[in-house]
Amino acid sequence: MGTITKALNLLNYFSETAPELGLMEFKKLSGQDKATVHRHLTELTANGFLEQNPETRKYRLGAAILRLSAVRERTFPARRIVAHWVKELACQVEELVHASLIQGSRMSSLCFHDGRVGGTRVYFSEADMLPMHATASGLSALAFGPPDILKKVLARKLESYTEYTPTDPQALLAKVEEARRKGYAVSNQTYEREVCSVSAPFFENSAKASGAISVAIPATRIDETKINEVARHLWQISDAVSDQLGGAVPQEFRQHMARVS
Amino acid sequence: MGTITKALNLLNYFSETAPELGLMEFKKLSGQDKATVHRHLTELTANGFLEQNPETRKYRLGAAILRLSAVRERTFPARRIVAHWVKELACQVEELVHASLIQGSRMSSLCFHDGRVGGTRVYFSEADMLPMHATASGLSALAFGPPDILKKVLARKLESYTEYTPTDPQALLAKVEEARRKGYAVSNQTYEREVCSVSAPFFENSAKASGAISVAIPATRIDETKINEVARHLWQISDAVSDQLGGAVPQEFRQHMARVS
DNA sequence: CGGATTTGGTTTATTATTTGAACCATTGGT
DNA sequence: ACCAATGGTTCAAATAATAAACCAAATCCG
Repeated sequence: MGTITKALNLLNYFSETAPELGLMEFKKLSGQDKATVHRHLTELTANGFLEQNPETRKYRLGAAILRLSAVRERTFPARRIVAHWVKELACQVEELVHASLIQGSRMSSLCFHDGRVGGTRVYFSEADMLPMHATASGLSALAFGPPDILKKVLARKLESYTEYTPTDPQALLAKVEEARRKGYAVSNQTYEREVCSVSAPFFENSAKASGAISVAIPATRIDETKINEVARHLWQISDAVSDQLGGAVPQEFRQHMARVS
Repeated sequence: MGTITKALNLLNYFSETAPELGLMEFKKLSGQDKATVHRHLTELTANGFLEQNPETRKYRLGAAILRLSAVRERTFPARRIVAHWVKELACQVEELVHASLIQGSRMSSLCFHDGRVGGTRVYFSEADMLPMHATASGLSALAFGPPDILKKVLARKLESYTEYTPTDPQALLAKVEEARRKGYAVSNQTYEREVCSVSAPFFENSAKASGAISVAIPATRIDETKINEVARHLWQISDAVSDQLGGAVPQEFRQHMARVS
């Protein structure tokens, strides 16, 4: 692993629940030497990617990121495009819909919209990363994304979030296979209790998925009919999103869609 | 300069007018070896900070930045806070107002708002970086920010944007001194022709400015009275912003404000 | 209190990674 | 068919990253 990767990985430890981290926390999280981490932190700080709270001496994400994010959105408005379809779908199915991108061996949220007006709602944080093996988005990514990701995920220990989380590699593989066969992935309370998700991948430029769109539904509201309905919607959206991002749903995937319509 | 800095600097070459860059462009811009640049680019790509257009092989900013930006805004909403005041000021003075942060030896835009309803408007791009010596924001930063920045800026050649740009170190120093004395900075068509800006710094935690707020006005609409009026508004906003960002306007700066009110 | 622990930070020789000149492959132009 | 330009790769040489030991300050705790 190169120096740049090590340094950039430090940034990934930030999340909505961990907005400020100290030197020792980084050391523990990354497993690297204190001096190394410190050098990386100071260099990231010098470039505006981090800021240091002068009182606590903890580090938080810096302002340089804001500008880069603005440039990216202005010149390649993937988020805006996806957000439009996510919102449309959310209003159609009246549930929480979110889009995520494959990033390393986790899913990074791109946007979300809650189409639910009343009753039970699913919580969702745009700022946290999702594990592959425990979420529908992740299963879509594993099933239709670059194959080396599946290897990477299987190589590590599968963390358990609920009693339904597939922690056995065989069980995970079975789920991935099922997603490939059906053309959509389902996760039933594998990440958060009472939450069931249905997901389909989208394609940016290669024949391998670059992200996924998911519908998260309280487990009480879900059944086979609903899943099928949602899956059909997801395919439509997946097609539209892939197209607008300059990609296309690959032929092999299109067969799934054909079977239903 | 460390490897991390070199790599992160590559990201700074992106702007609204240069959203995709090729290997050779990076090489020219950074002055580094092609192999080095290439290694950095691939490592940044592997971490999601860049994406490569598979057709043109050019690089663009990646999606990892979006998540980080979301985390930062959710947990430390500086932009949102500043944006509120920028908007308020823009509506009060009915001109274009923008806030920028010191980043290295340039100013990085944080947000802007155009309070102008009709007539001539000033163009502003949130995604580009501003030079220190040719903008009012920059002068504020040089006058009230960390002193080493002034040294850095003076060490390099001062690029000329219009015939009014101070390209002579002495001329620049005089302008900085003037800003220190008055408590606000004025740039009269030094960056863009026909555009005159007035600016005041804000303070995040140290006694040194971390950014500045500027009002950009078409040169035809400006005179001494207007400048004074705008400056008074700027001081108020600067005070509010500094406070809400957890900082405070230092005592020495407060004297400027006292002289008028 | 006072000693022990934790944290942030620095220094150093050792080590390993980064570097850059030269090289190859592909594309586009003439 | 040639040349120029671009993206990308290789490998010895040089530089920069590393990790153990060390320091200072803050905090914990009996």
